[in-house]
Amino acid sequence: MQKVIDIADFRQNVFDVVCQIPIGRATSYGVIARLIGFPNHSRLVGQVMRNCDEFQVAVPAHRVVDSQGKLVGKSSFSSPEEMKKLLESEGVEVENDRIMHWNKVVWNPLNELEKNNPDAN
DNA sequence: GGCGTGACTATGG
DNA sequence: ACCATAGCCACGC
Repeated sequence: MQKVIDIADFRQNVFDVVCQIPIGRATSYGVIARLIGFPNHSRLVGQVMRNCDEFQVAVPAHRVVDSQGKLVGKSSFSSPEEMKKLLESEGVEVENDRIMHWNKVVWNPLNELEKNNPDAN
């Protein structure tokens, strides 16, 4: 029995996770992919996000960036500056299309758990 | 089925 | 820090 991806289900899972990203934080495509059980599908997460306005407008898409904190999806917003403006309005510093202090802004529930387990080193 | 493309990521130079 | 590569996978031709 192989694992087959239902794109509609996958898309819903992506939206569910994105909606849980706290204000003032952000996460990456790869983190989302791992959270929903498909660690190798970061590109598919990106594809879902690019078309998200066709399915659900309310998702905070500006809180999803690449693994380095770069605003790779900015061109899909109403204006290229929109993504940066939305982040800065939440207190996230952005410079040269990069989120500053990325290691502190990034929201990764998996790492949050590790912080509570000193053995995780 | 092949091929190019894309809001990806890890790795190496 | 930037660029190239390779792996990854859905989608349209």
